[in-house]
Amino acid sequence: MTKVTVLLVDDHAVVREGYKSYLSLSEKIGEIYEVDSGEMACQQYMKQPVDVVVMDLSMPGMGGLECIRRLITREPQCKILVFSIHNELIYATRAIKSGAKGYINKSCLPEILVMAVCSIAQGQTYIDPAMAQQLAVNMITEQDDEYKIKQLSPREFDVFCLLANGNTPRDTAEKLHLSYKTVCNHSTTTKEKLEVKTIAEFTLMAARQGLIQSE
Amino acid sequence: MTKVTVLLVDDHAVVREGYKSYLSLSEKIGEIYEVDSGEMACQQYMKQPVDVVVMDLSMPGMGGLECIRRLITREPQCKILVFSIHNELIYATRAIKSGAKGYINKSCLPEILVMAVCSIAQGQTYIDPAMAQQLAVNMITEQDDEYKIKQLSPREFDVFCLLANGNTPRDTAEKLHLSYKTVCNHSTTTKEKLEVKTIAEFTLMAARQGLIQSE
DNA sequence: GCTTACCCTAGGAAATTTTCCCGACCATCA
DNA sequence: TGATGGTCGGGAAAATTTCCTAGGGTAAGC
Repeated sequence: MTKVTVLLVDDHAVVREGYKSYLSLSEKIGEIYEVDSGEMACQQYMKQPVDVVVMDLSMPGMGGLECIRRLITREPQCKILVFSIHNELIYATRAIKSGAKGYINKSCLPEILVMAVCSIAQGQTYIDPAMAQQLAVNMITEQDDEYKIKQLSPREFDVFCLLANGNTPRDTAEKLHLSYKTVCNHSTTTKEKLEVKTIAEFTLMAARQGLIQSE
Repeated sequence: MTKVTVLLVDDHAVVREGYKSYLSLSEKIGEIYEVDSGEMACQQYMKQPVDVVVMDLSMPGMGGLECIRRLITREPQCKILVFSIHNELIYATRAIKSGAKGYINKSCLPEILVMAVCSIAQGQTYIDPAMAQQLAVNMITEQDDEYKIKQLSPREFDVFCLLANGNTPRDTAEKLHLSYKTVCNHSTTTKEKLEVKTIAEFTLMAARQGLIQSE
């Protein structure tokens, strides 16, 4: 059996250094390449495909999620293991939806990292067990939010975004060149579709879906 | 000149591994201790004080900020360098307010880490230069938010939190065992104090200050 | 070409919420 | 013992929001 080749993608050199220490503990791991951005990851993978791409999510530039999507689109056989500091479900959910084959937390033991890499190299998947369980539960509401927002008409969505970002209905009407009453009506139908009672809940949902402008 | 002793605090072993590789590049660095939590950091420092504590912010349990506060309270001469993956200002702001002597990003070069550690060991401070500049600007509005929220009376704060988390005024009144009118009145005075017009803005401010429950 | 459906728009009336002003109670503090 | 500030709520007025209605546009299907 040939050794597993790996491409490390993380913008923090210090962290890549740690990865390498871990991976080099196993004789199953072969050549290790490394890059510091999503853009470089795509280029490097084209030039020199590897068995498993080990990737951090939060990177400047295109970011981990976008990078996963691009890699998967261009190279569908590409196997990506996300190695993230976040144990919030939202990150795992998005990574997997984007096409990652595995998700583990940086607090894992060296053996886990090696095992996950090897599993994925063989075409299996590996999700942090504790997270997998939570995922099953929260996936429902998460997808639910996303699904509900997709049910909004374009205009309702406009109104939703502006209200969620703290605009008054009057400001919103002005910005969209609408009557104040129209905004109120859209707001009402939007509340129904999203099954919420307050505009503060618009903000909460929008925040979870990354629709908040500032900060 | 004696070598600088260091205590590494990070819940991710893989990252500590990276720190050590970096620090061991310099002959100025002496003994390196490591722990994986804020709780352990306090204990370890009491037992064996070091010149510089290098700390991650996001850790389970008490977390980095709380750990900084405790260390500084008990051992005012303690010098802490925050080594964080976040380059958002809010983290640096909080760390410094809590008593950290330095803040650098994990994407820095090995030399920068070593330099920061050595500077701080000598009683100086070291803030990532790009961040220091931004800090000066954004400190104003950031502090402003925090300052404004502190102006709220206890009851106003209760109302603020519940409304920000998506409760209707009626629900809020029920949960706090208050009259609906009282909640409205608190809401109004709170809007004045926070200088906002909508409850969605409560949510935005609360989110920035980490006062949102769910997710 | 007609029906159906859905969206966008907005007005009027009614319901509801929110503001504003008020008074009362209670604690703290000078 | 006043003064201050927080808490709590009522009443009236203002504002917002809902609900209903309705015209116009567009797209799909028969």
